[in-house]
Amino acid sequence: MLTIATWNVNSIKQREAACAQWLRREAPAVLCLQELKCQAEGFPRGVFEDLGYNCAVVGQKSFNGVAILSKFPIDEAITALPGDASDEQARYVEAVISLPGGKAIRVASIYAPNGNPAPSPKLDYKLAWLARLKAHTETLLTYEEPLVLAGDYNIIPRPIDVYDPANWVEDALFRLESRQAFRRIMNLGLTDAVMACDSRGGQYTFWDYQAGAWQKNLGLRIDHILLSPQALDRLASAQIDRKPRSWDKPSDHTPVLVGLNF
DNA sequence: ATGGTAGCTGGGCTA
Repeated sequence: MLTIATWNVNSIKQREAACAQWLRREAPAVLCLQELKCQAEGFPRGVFEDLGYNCAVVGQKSFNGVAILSKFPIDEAITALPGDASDEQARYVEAVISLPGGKAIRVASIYAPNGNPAPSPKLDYKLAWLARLKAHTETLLTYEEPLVLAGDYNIIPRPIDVYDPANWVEDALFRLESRQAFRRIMNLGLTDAVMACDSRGGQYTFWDYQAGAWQKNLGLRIDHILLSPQALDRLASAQIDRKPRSWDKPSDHTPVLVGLNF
């Protein structure tokens, strides 16, 4: 079984110990990280290398930042989402990971823009970014290979993926334009792994730090693992691991995992 | 209507 996971850690420097603890416990083959909030030079690479992981890191001072950690060799890293050479935000890293037996899987760690306040230029940027992700995904799907697009999409796909949908209709995470942009990507032929294994609502990946959202279970499902048809063929399990959200000094997001038959 | 929290950074932005 090959486990691939994603976790928005909201500062890797703040979450270094929690991240290492979780890796020791779950031992995924691949972990996609988002919101590193540091430059690549500041990434605590040694901590993860000591645990047996190779690291592909795209950093940025203060904000954003994504990485892929892999127990298997990382090849062909792509460090920016194609389609706008002037975009300097560190929100995308993609790698081909070589598996034993001559197999391979392509993985991307994705941190889509938040888009609030909406409407605003920030929402425009979010929608343009998602359009670029759609265009790039179209290219990737032509390869007809196992592909995993994992990360914080900042999209609530369905009303049952948020505790109170009526209060979120104007929010950039749930606005119609945002959901449409996400659905256009899904409609290329991707499958949401968590939904494929359990389509009930009320399974959240994010709880705001404010107003006791965690204690009251007022959450959102905005972190997703999307699979190409060839990856879906190998899907064995998908879960949201709520435990790290209950730890001291947590990220506001918690990890999502899939098990693939490899 | 406001503020409630966290992180980075040294005031205000981002989420």
